Amino acid sequence: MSKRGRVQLRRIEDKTSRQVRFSKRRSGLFKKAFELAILCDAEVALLVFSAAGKLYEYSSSSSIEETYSHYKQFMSDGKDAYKENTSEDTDDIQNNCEDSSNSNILRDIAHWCTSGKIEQMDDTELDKLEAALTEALRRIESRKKAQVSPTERAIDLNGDPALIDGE
Amino acid sequence: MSKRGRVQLRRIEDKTSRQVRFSKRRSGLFKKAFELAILCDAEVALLVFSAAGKLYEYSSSSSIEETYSHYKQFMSDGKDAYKENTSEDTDDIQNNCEDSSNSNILRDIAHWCTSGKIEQMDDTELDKLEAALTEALRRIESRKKAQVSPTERAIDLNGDPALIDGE
DNA sequence: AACTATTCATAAGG
DNA sequence: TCCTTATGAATAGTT
Repeated sequence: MSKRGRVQLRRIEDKTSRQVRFSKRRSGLFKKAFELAILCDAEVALLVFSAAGKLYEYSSSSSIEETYSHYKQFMSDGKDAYKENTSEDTDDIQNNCEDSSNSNILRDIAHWCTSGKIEQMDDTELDKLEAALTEALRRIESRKKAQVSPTERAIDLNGDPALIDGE
Repeated sequence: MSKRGRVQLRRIEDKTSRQVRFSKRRSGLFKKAFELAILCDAEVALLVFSAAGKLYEYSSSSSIEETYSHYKQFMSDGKDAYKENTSEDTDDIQNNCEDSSNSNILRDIAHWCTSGKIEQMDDTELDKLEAALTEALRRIESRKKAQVSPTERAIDLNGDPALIDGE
């Protein structure tokens, strides 16, 4: 009876263990994907290749191809692919990034940040990114603060990181 | 204090409940997908559209497109899903694009955030950007937290651990 | 493959 | 939306 449950997030070196865990976790993953599609009325497509190259797939719609087409179209429409942030999910469908050149970088940032790439970065890059994002948020907060009330506006255009309160 | 946990597998009718469960389960699903990719050295691609049409994605390789290509090729080779492919290591293309694309987006974010563009955005875009950046930071924090195992920390630190969590 | 001890995910509720 | 907690699920290690 030793340590059960807890696991290091690192490639399992022992081939047999890896295969066994792959089977178990793959089952769990596909089950969860199925449940999400049913319970929440979502469109889900899942592709998994084992380390040995075996393919497993699930699609809640008629096919993987269909969901992939949906994805491609979504991307080419220039819609954002980041998480819900405002009250209704529905709100965000409408606002496309229309105007300035800001829209492209905005979309790229949003898309990149939610595509699993953060999880693939090394520690050095991660630190740099964190610093960049923190700086950007500080600027945003400064700007917002500056326009909140006319009487308080001159306070701080330069510093005060402030907080990121949600609502 | 009613029954917790237990759930029936059918579409949740209440819209608010459905959204809340979607958020939670989506987080869990993406986390599991990520863990499977890391632990078992699998190639995973996951696409999810919410009922409202919002897109969420994860791919363990450099892109969804790459895994989809892999899938198409697999299919056109006449292999059925679930069929074994004896070669042990299927990953190949995946590592070259990654570093460069990470560097590029990092550079773009850093440059853009400090070039006065934030001051030119309208309020709507500003809100969206803030949400995206906050989400990205949250992911970074999740990843950092996940790297340190509270009870046993000797083994890993190999670059990739984390979760896909979001909210 | 089946069995538990553990950890994890998450439904409700605040 | 964010937190907390009770409970069901998932699963790592063993047999």
